[in-house]
Amino acid sequence: MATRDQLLDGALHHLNAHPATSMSELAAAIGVGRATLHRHFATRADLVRAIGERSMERWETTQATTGVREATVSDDADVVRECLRGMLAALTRDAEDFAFVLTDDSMIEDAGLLARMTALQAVEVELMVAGQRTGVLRSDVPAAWLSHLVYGVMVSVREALRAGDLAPRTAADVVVSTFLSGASA
Amino acid sequence: MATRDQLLDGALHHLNAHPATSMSELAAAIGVGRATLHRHFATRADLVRAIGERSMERWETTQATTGVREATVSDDADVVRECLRGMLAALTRDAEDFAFVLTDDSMIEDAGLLARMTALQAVEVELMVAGQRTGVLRSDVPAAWLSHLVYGVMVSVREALRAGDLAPRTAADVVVSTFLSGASA
DNA sequence: CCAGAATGAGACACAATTGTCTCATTCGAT
DNA sequence: ATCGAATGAGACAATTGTGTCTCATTCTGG
Repeated sequence: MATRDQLLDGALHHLNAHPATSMSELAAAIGVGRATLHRHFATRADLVRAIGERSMERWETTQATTGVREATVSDDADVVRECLRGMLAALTRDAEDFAFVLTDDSMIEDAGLLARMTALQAVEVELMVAGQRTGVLRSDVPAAWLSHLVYGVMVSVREALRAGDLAPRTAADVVVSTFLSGASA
Repeated sequence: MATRDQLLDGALHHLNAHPATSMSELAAAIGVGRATLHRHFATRADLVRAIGERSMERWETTQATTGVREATVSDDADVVRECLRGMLAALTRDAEDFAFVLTDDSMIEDAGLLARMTALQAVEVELMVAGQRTGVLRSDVPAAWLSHLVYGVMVSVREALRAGDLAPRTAADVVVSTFLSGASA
């Protein structure tokens, strides 16, 4: 018997690779019958919205538990740096969620989800601004670009984990280091 | 009268934001009638394949003109560094193409396109290996991770350009610098 | 073991999309 | 201006996917 969370996990995983897949294929990939999937989620849109809401909640939790709002108004470089590290590590663990809400275009069709996402993104940009202000992050590129870069790096994580090119146990460290220091030696 | 390339450009742009869109909406977004779109491309799959083939060709051209194959067997750090810079700059200009072929899951359903993409990716990983061997790139992360990172950064470019957070004229410089040096000050 | 809940398979109605085609209009070249 | 090519709008058939429901089977907890 599949729990709701197991259904959402399976759907998230499959939709990240096959965004336009049918409910039949999705159910098969999760390992349940299509009727079962429909019993938990009345429509395809309901399922996608449920995934989005759960992922958005994880993103909100990440921002709350890593002290992002506090860091945005801090002038202490160490506070900002630790917050960045913590946030990137947490997002790495939730890479599938983060990448999903930022790549699935039905997110922007739900006013509630769109508002939440817009707010989360705005806070993230503010954190980049704080990083630039405190000298933690480079100031020669737009702060908004750095926020997009977080997204791009999380998409890279999702793909690398899927391909087995990153070990889940060390992923966070690799990602934080790569984001901050780049690819050069 | 729309040329074939104009149709492909318009479709690529719209599909990058709305991967599951209908042919009706796609035609409207491009600014042509659906019948016209069908006259140029018999089926939706044909259209997507045509986009994929054109984008794959651009990727192949990028690898050829930036000396990627030569750099993979070079022991000269300067050769490798210049090749990396050139390739990243070229991919930045083609960010929409690059991001498309690596996010649209129908690409892996065409044996020819899949083979081309696999080969291109393998060469890219070899370039990362050459970067590590010559001391241009860091060796404490998997070479394959660095290749995924290129992809992720290109997805960031696509989004930042779409959002107006990066100027097309300076994008290449920002991207090369961000990839190599990271986000820290 | 038993009973109720949950499930998967299958069937069916409905909706959306795709593919096909016609025709009046527009476009582009001469 | 003329003519052939190209186009968009609209209609229709076919296909695919979605939503709904039934029923036999399986699962779970007491």
